[in-house]
Amino acid sequence: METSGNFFEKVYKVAKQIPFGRVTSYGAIARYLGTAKSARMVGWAMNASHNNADIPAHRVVNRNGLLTGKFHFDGTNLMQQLLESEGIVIKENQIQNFQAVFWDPFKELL
DNA sequence: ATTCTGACGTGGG
DNA sequence: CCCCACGCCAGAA
Repeated sequence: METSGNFFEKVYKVAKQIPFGRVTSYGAIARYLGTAKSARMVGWAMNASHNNADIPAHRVVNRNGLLTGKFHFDGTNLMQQLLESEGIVIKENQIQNFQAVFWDPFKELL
C-alpha cells in the first residue's frame, strides 16, 4: 500500500462518501480521481475493499447501472438486497431510475 | 518473463 | 441490437 496504495486509498475515500440510498459508477470515481481510463482499477479496489467494512461496495455499479459485481458478494443477490434496503429499485440486476439515485462525485463532492 | 483475465468505458461496424 | 477492439493496470498461472 505505498505507491499504488494511494490510488486505492482515494477510491475508498470517495466510496465512503457515497450517501445512503445513492449509487455511483466505477468510471465516475475513476474520472474524479483523474484515472478515467483505469475504471477497472476502481473495481479492483472494491475487490480489495473486502477487508474494509466501511466501503459500501454495493453502492458502486457500472455506467449502465448494472450490478455487475453482484457475483462477488457472499450471497447471490446480497448486493441487490442491500441496495433495495436503501430504497433503490432493481430489476434484472439493473438499477431502475438510475439517473435519480446516481451520485456524481463531480457534482456533489466537487 | 509472458499471457490472460477482470466489479469498466468508449468507440466503431 | 449484437459483436469486436483498444486502453488501462494489477494479479494469478
